[in-house]
Amino acid sequence: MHRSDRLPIGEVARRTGLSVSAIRFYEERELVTADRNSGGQRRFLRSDIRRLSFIQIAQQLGFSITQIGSLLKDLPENRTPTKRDWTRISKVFRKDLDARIATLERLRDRLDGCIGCGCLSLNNCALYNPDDSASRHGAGARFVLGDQPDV
Amino acid sequence: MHRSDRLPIGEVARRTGLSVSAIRFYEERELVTADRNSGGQRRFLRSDIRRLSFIQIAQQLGFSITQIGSLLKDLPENRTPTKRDWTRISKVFRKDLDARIATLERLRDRLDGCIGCGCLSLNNCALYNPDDSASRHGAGARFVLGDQPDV
DNA sequence: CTAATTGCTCAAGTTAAGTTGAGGTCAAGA
DNA sequence: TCTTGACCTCAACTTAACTTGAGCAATTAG
Repeated sequence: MHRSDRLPIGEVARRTGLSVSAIRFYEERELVTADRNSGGQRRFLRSDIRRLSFIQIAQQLGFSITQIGSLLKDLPENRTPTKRDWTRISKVFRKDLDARIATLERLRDRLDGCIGCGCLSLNNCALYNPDDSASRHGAGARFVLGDQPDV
Repeated sequence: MHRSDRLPIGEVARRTGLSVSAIRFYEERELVTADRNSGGQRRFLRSDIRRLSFIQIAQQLGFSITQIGSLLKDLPENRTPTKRDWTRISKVFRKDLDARIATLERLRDRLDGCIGCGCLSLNNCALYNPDDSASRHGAGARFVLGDQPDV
Protein backbone atom coordinates (compact mmCIF):
# COMPACT_ATOMS: atom_id res chain seq x y z
CA MET A 1 0.00 0.00 0.00
CA HIS A 2 1.15 3.53 -0.61
CA ARG A 3 0.57 5.25 2.65
CA SER A 4 2.95 8.05 2.03
CA ASP A 5 1.30 10.86 0.16
CA ARG A 6 3.63 10.60 -2.76
CA LEU A 7 1.62 8.85 -5.38
CA PRO A 8 3.10 6.96 -8.31
CA ILE A 9 1.75 7.82 -11.72
CA GLY A 10 -0.38 4.70 -12.08
CA GLU A 11 -2.21 5.49 -8.90
CA VAL A 12 -2.89 9.02 -10.05
CA ALA A 13 -4.10 7.63 -13.34
CA ARG A 14 -6.52 5.30 -11.60
CA ARG A 15 -7.83 8.04 -9.37
CA THR A 16 -8.34 10.60 -12.08
CA GLY A 17 -9.38 8.34 -14.90
CA LEU A 18 -6.62 9.76 -17.03
CA SER A 19 -4.17 7.56 -18.85
CA VAL A 20 -0.61 7.39 -17.68
CA SER A 21 0.59 8.76 -20.97
CA ALA A 22 -1.77 11.71 -20.71
CA ILE A 23 -0.43 12.57 -17.29
CA ARG A 24 3.12 12.42 -18.54
CA PHE A 25 2.06 14.61 -21.40
CA TYR A 26 0.55 17.17 -19.03
CA GLU A 27 3.74 17.19 -17.04
CA GLU A 28 5.71 17.84 -20.19
CA ARG A 29 3.40 20.72 -20.96
CA GLU A 30 3.87 21.93 -17.41
CA LEU A 31 0.30 21.64 -16.28
CA VAL A 32 1.49 19.51 -13.40
CA THR A 33 4.86 18.83 -11.87
CA ALA A 34 6.08 15.76 -10.09
CA ASP A 35 9.26 15.14 -8.27
CA ARG A 36 11.14 11.92 -8.53
CA ASN A 37 12.05 9.24 -6.06
CA SER A 38 15.49 7.75 -5.77
CA GLY A 39 14.82 5.45 -8.69
CA GLY A 40 13.77 8.28 -10.97
CA GLN A 41 10.07 7.52 -10.85
CA ARG A 42 7.47 10.27 -10.60
CA ARG A 43 5.80 10.90 -7.29
CA PHE A 44 2.76 13.11 -7.21
CA LEU A 45 1.07 14.95 -4.38
CA ARG A 46 -2.53 14.26 -3.48
CA SER A 47 -3.37 17.78 -4.55
CA ASP A 48 -2.31 16.90 -8.05
CA ILE A 49 -5.39 14.77 -8.33
CA ARG A 50 -7.47 17.86 -7.87
CA ARG A 51 -5.29 19.71 -10.30
CA LEU A 52 -5.71 17.03 -12.92
CA SER A 53 -9.43 16.89 -12.32
CA PHE A 54 -9.56 20.60 -12.91
CA ILE A 55 -7.79 20.07 -16.20
CA GLN A 56 -10.36 17.51 -17.22
CA ILE A 57 -13.26 19.74 -16.43
CA ALA A 58 -11.75 22.66 -18.23
CA GLN A 59 -11.24 20.44 -21.23
CA GLN A 60 -14.79 19.27 -21.16
CA LEU A 61 -15.76 22.88 -21.23
CA GLY A 62 -13.80 23.23 -24.40
CA PHE A 63 -10.56 24.83 -23.28
CA SER A 64 -7.27 23.87 -24.81
CA ILE A 65 -4.40 22.70 -22.67
CA THR A 66 -2.61 25.90 -23.57
CA GLN A 67 -5.45 27.94 -22.16
CA ILE A 68 -5.67 25.73 -19.13
CA GLY A 69 -1.98 26.10 -18.62
CA SER A 70 -2.40 29.85 -18.53
CA LEU A 71 -5.24 29.64 -16.07
CA LEU A 72 -3.17 27.49 -13.76
CA LYS A 73 -0.11 29.64 -14.09
CA ASP A 74 -2.11 32.69 -13.15
CA LEU A 75 -2.89 31.16 -9.80
CA PRO A 76 -0.79 32.59 -6.99
CA GLU A 77 2.37 30.56 -6.66
CA ASN A 78 1.01 28.35 -9.38
CA ARG A 79 -0.94 26.42 -6.78
CA THR A 80 -3.57 23.83 -7.41
CA PRO A 81 -7.04 25.41 -7.66
CA THR A 82 -8.84 25.84 -4.36
CA LYS A 83 -12.56 26.30 -3.95
CA ARG A 84 -12.10 30.05 -4.07
CA ASP A 85 -10.10 29.79 -7.29
CA TRP A 86 -12.70 27.53 -8.75
CA THR A 87 -15.45 30.01 -8.06
CA ARG A 88 -13.53 32.69 -9.85
CA ILE A 89 -12.36 30.60 -12.76
CA SER A 90 -15.71 28.99 -13.29
CA LYS A 91 -17.03 32.43 -14.06
CA VAL A 92 -14.47 32.75 -16.79
CA PHE A 93 -15.68 29.42 -18.11
CA ARG A 94 -19.23 30.59 -17.94
CA LYS A 95 -18.44 33.68 -19.99
CA ASP A 96 -16.69 31.66 -22.61
CA LEU A 97 -19.51 29.17 -22.84
CA ASP A 98 -21.99 31.98 -23.22
CA ALA A 99 -19.94 33.41 -26.01
CA ARG A 100 -19.74 30.12 -27.83
CA ILE A 101 -23.46 29.60 -27.46
CA ALA A 102 -24.13 33.09 -28.78
CA THR A 103 -21.93 32.44 -31.79
CA LEU A 104 -23.79 29.29 -32.63
CA GLU A 105 -27.10 31.05 -32.19
CA ARG A 106 -26.08 33.80 -34.55
CA LEU A 107 -25.06 31.16 -37.02
CA ARG A 108 -28.39 29.44 -36.61
CA ASP A 109 -30.26 32.67 -37.19
CA ARG A 110 -28.33 33.38 -40.32
CA LEU A 111 -29.03 29.88 -41.48
CA ASP A 112 -32.72 30.35 -40.84
CA GLY A 113 -32.73 33.48 -42.92
CA CYS A 114 -31.14 31.48 -45.64
CA ILE A 115 -33.06 28.25 -45.74
CA GLY A 116 -35.54 29.23 -48.39
CA CYS A 117 -33.59 31.91 -50.13
CA GLY A 118 -31.88 30.05 -52.91
CA CYS A 119 -28.69 31.56 -51.69
CA LEU A 120 -26.65 29.22 -53.68
CA SER A 121 -26.70 31.61 -56.55
CA LEU A 122 -26.81 34.87 -54.67
CA ASN A 123 -24.14 37.42 -54.02
CA ASN A 124 -25.42 38.71 -50.74
CA CYS A 125 -25.93 35.51 -48.81
CA ALA A 126 -26.64 35.90 -45.14
CA LEU A 127 -24.16 33.17 -44.46
CA TYR A 128 -21.39 35.27 -45.88
CA ASN A 129 -19.58 36.06 -42.68
CA PRO A 130 -15.83 36.38 -42.58
CA ASP A 131 -15.87 36.89 -38.79
CA ASP A 132 -16.89 34.55 -35.98
CA SER A 133 -16.81 31.35 -37.96
CA ALA A 134 -15.89 28.28 -35.96
CA SER A 135 -12.38 29.41 -36.83
CA ARG A 136 -10.50 26.19 -36.35
CA HIS A 137 -6.87 26.45 -37.35
CA GLY A 138 -6.61 27.35 -40.99
CA ALA A 139 -6.57 30.67 -42.68
CA GLY A 140 -10.29 30.43 -43.39
CA ALA A 141 -11.95 31.42 -46.59
CA ARG A 142 -13.08 34.94 -47.07
CA PHE A 143 -16.12 34.77 -49.31
CA VAL A 144 -18.83 32.27 -49.57
CA LEU A 145 -21.54 31.07 -51.88
CA GLY A 146 -20.46 32.57 -55.11
CA ASP A 147 -19.77 35.89 -53.52
CA GLN A 148 -16.84 37.10 -55.49
CA PRO A 149 -14.11 39.54 -54.60
CA ASP A 150 -13.66 41.99 -57.47
CA VAL A 151 -14.66 40.05 -60.53
CA MET B 1 -9.89 35.40 -71.30
CA HIS B 2 -11.50 32.11 -70.54
CA ARG B 3 -14.80 32.22 -72.32
CA SER B 4 -15.27 28.51 -72.35
CA ASP B 5 -16.97 27.28 -69.26
CA ARG B 6 -14.05 25.13 -68.29
CA LEU B 7 -12.39 27.08 -65.54
CA PRO B 8 -8.76 26.62 -64.52
CA ILE B 9 -8.11 26.14 -60.87
CA GLY B 10 -6.81 29.63 -60.23
CA GLU B 11 -10.00 31.13 -61.54
CA VAL B 12 -12.08 28.89 -59.33
CA ALA B 13 -9.90 29.87 -56.40
CA ARG B 14 -10.45 33.55 -57.05
CA ARG B 15 -14.16 33.11 -57.41
CA THR B 16 -14.66 31.04 -54.30
CA GLY B 17 -12.05 32.60 -52.07
CA LEU B 18 -10.51 29.20 -51.52
CA SER B 19 -6.84 28.56 -51.98
CA VAL B 20 -5.65 26.53 -54.91
CA SER B 21 -4.21 23.93 -52.57
CA ALA B 22 -7.50 23.61 -50.72
CA ILE B 23 -9.33 22.96 -53.97
CA ARG B 24 -6.83 20.30 -54.96
CA PHE B 25 -7.28 18.79 -51.53
CA TYR B 26 -11.05 18.69 -51.94
CA GLU B 27 -10.62 17.00 -55.25
CA GLU B 28 -8.38 14.40 -53.66
CA ARG B 29 -11.07 13.82 -51.05
CA GLU B 30 -13.61 13.59 -53.82
CA LEU B 31 -15.73 16.53 -52.84
CA VAL B 32 -15.28 17.88 -56.33
CA THR B 33 -14.06 16.42 -59.56
CA ALA B 34 -12.35 18.12 -62.43
CA ASP B 35 -11.40 16.81 -65.77
CA ARG B 36 -8.15 17.65 -67.44
CA ASN B 37 -7.24 19.48 -70.59
CA SER B 38 -4.71 18.18 -73.11
CA GLY B 39 -1.85 19.47 -71.01
CA GLY B 40 -3.04 17.72 -67.86
CA GLN B 41 -4.39 20.82 -66.15
CA ARG B 42 -7.64 20.79 -64.23
CA ARG B 43 -10.70 22.30 -65.80
CA PHE B 44 -13.74 22.91 -63.62
CA LEU B 45 -17.35 23.50 -64.45
CA ARG B 46 -19.11 26.68 -63.41
CA SER B 47 -21.33 24.60 -61.19
CA ASP B 48 -18.28 23.59 -59.19
CA ILE B 49 -18.14 27.11 -57.83
CA ARG B 50 -21.51 26.53 -56.26
CA ARG B 51 -20.39 23.17 -55.02
CA LEU B 52 -17.32 24.63 -53.41
CA SER B 53 -19.35 27.43 -51.91
CA PHE B 54 -21.61 24.85 -50.40
CA ILE B 55 -18.59 23.18 -48.88
CA GLN B 56 -17.49 26.44 -47.34
CA ILE B 57 -20.85 27.12 -45.81
CA ALA B 58 -21.12 23.64 -44.41
CA GLN B 59 -17.69 24.05 -42.91
CA GLN B 60 -18.64 27.31 -41.32
CA LEU B 61 -21.54 25.50 -39.78
CA GLY B 62 -19.07 23.12 -38.24
CA PHE B 63 -19.24 20.08 -40.48
CA SER B 64 -16.16 18.08 -41.32
CA ILE B 65 -15.16 17.44 -44.88
CA THR B 66 -16.01 13.80 -44.33
CA GLN B 67 -19.53 14.71 -43.37
CA ILE B 68 -19.81 17.14 -46.22
CA GLY B 69 -18.58 14.49 -48.57
CA SER B 70 -21.39 12.23 -47.43
CA LEU B 71 -23.97 14.93 -47.90
CA LEU B 72 -22.76 15.57 -51.40
CA LYS B 73 -22.58 11.91 -52.27
CA ASP B 74 -26.16 11.45 -51.15
CA LEU B 75 -27.33 13.88 -53.77
CA PRO B 76 -28.89 12.18 -56.81
CA GLU B 77 -26.15 11.46 -59.30
CA ASN B 78 -23.79 13.20 -56.95
CA ARG B 79 -24.83 16.50 -58.47
CA THR B 80 -23.99 19.93 -57.22
CA PRO B 81 -26.57 21.17 -54.71
CA THR B 82 -29.54 22.96 -56.21
CA LYS B 83 -31.84 25.32 -54.39
CA ARG B 84 -34.11 22.44 -53.59
CA ASP B 85 -31.23 20.41 -52.19
CA TRP B 86 -30.10 23.37 -50.19
CA THR B 87 -33.49 23.75 -48.58
CA ARG B 88 -33.45 20.15 -47.53
CA ILE B 89 -29.86 20.01 -46.38
CA SER B 90 -30.06 23.27 -44.54
CA LYS B 91 -32.62 21.66 -42.32
CA VAL B 92 -30.12 18.98 -41.47
CA PHE B 93 -27.68 21.72 -40.62
CA ARG B 94 -30.27 23.41 -38.52
CA LYS B 95 -30.89 20.26 -36.51
CA ASP B 96 -27.24 19.74 -35.91
CA LEU B 97 -26.74 23.31 -34.82
CA ASP B 98 -29.64 23.00 -32.44
CA ALA B 99 -28.11 19.91 -30.96
CA ARG B 100 -24.75 21.55 -30.48
CA ILE B 101 -26.35 24.55 -28.85
CA ALA B 102 -28.32 22.30 -26.56
CA THR B 103 -25.17 20.45 -25.55
CA LEU B 104 -23.43 23.66 -24.66
CA GLU B 105 -26.44 24.84 -22.72
CA ARG B 106 -26.52 21.66 -20.72
CA LEU B 107 -22.88 22.12 -19.98
CA ARG B 108 -23.52 25.69 -18.92
CA ASP B 109 -26.31 24.64 -16.62
CA ARG B 110 -24.15 22.02 -15.02
CA LEU B 111 -21.44 24.57 -14.59
CA ASP B 112 -23.87 26.97 -12.95
CA GLY B 113 -24.88 24.33 -10.49
CA CYS B 114 -21.25 23.88 -9.72
CA ILE B 115 -19.89 27.37 -9.41
CA GLY B 116 -20.29 27.72 -5.69
CA CYS B 117 -20.22 24.12 -4.72
CA GLY B 118 -16.60 23.53 -3.95
CA CYS B 119 -16.78 20.61 -6.25
CA LEU B 120 -13.12 20.27 -6.42
CA SER B 121 -13.21 17.89 -3.53
CA LEU B 122 -16.53 16.21 -4.16
CA ASN B 123 -17.33 12.83 -5.50
CA ASN B 124 -20.65 13.68 -7.07
CA CYS B 125 -19.74 16.70 -9.09
CA ALA B 126 -22.39 17.88 -11.51
CA LEU B 127 -19.72 18.22 -14.12
CA TYR B 128 -19.05 14.54 -14.01
CA ASN B 129 -20.48 13.56 -17.32
CA PRO B 130 -18.93 10.84 -19.39
CA ASP B 131 -21.35 11.46 -22.26
CA ASP B 132 -21.82 14.47 -24.50
CA SER B 133 -18.50 16.12 -23.80
CA ALA B 134 -17.06 18.08 -26.67
CA SER B 135 -15.67 14.68 -27.60
CA ARG B 136 -12.81 15.69 -29.84
CA HIS B 137 -10.77 12.74 -30.97
CA GLY B 138 -9.25 11.01 -28.01
CA ALA B 139 -10.58 8.30 -25.82
CA GLY B 140 -11.82 10.83 -23.31
CA ALA B 141 -11.51 10.48 -19.58
CA ARG B 142 -14.18 8.71 -17.67
CA PHE B 143 -14.33 10.36 -14.28
CA VAL B 144 -13.78 13.87 -13.22
CA LEU B 145 -12.97 15.98 -10.21
CA GLY B 146 -11.72 13.42 -7.83
CA ASP B 147 -14.55 11.09 -8.63
CA GLN B 148 -12.92 7.75 -8.35
CA PRO B 149 -13.80 4.39 -9.86
CA ASP B 150 -13.63 1.72 -7.21
CA VAL B 151 -11.07 2.89 -4.76
C1' DC C 1 15.58 -13.73 -4.56
C1' DT C 2 12.89 -13.63 -8.35
C1' DA C 3 9.08 -12.97 -11.34
C1' DA C 4 5.53 -9.94 -12.40
C1' DT C 5 4.19 -5.33 -12.44
C1' DT C 6 4.94 -0.75 -13.00
C1' DG C 7 7.68 2.89 -14.50
C1' DC C 8 11.18 5.40 -17.56
C1' DT C 9 12.68 7.76 -22.07
C1' DC C 10 12.43 8.74 -26.69
C1' DA C 11 10.76 8.35 -31.30
C1' DA C 12 7.13 7.88 -34.20
C1' DG C 13 2.17 7.49 -35.31
C1' DT C 14 -2.73 9.43 -35.27
C1' DT C 15 -6.66 12.82 -37.24
C1' DA C 16 -8.16 17.10 -39.59
C1' DA C 17 -7.65 20.19 -42.97
C1' DG C 18 -4.82 21.98 -45.32
C1' DT C 19 0.03 24.57 -46.40
C1' DT C 20 4.68 24.78 -48.16
C1' DG C 21 8.38 23.63 -51.08
C1' DA C 22 10.99 21.37 -54.65
C1' DG C 23 11.45 20.39 -59.21
C1' DG C 24 9.34 20.48 -63.49
C1' DT C 25 5.56 21.55 -67.20
C1' DC C 26 2.01 24.37 -69.72
C1' DA C 27 -0.15 28.40 -71.61
C1' DA C 28 -0.57 33.11 -73.07
C1' DG C 29 0.91 37.46 -74.51
C1' DA C 30 4.48 40.52 -76.58
C1' DT D 1 9.91 32.54 -79.89
C1' DC D 2 10.56 33.64 -75.47
C1' DT D 3 9.29 34.68 -71.01
C1' DT D 4 6.34 35.06 -67.39
C1' DG D 5 2.83 33.30 -64.70
C1' DA D 6 -0.17 29.55 -63.81
C1' DC D 7 -0.26 24.65 -63.14
C1' DC D 8 1.36 19.92 -62.10
C1' DT D 9 2.89 16.06 -58.64
C1' DC D 10 4.65 14.38 -54.54
C1' DA D 11 6.55 14.57 -50.05
C1' DA D 12 6.85 16.68 -45.88
C1' DC D 13 5.31 19.97 -42.45
C1' DT D 14 1.63 22.16 -39.27
C1' DT D 15 -1.41 22.05 -34.58
C1' DA D 16 -3.68 19.53 -30.83
C1' DA D 17 -3.71 16.14 -27.71
C1' DC D 18 -2.35 12.24 -27.00
C1' DT D 19 -1.22 7.00 -28.02
C1' DT D 20 1.81 3.27 -29.18
C1' DG D 21 5.99 0.79 -29.23
C1' DA D 22 10.75 -0.36 -28.30
C1' DG D 23 14.12 -1.23 -25.11
C1' DC D 24 15.35 -0.96 -20.52
C1' DA D 25 15.14 0.10 -15.12
C1' DA D 26 12.80 0.09 -10.64
C1' DT D 27 9.43 -1.86 -7.37
C1' DT D 28 6.89 -5.08 -5.12
C1' DA D 29 4.51 -9.44 -3.82
C1' DG D 30 5.47 -13.98 -2.70
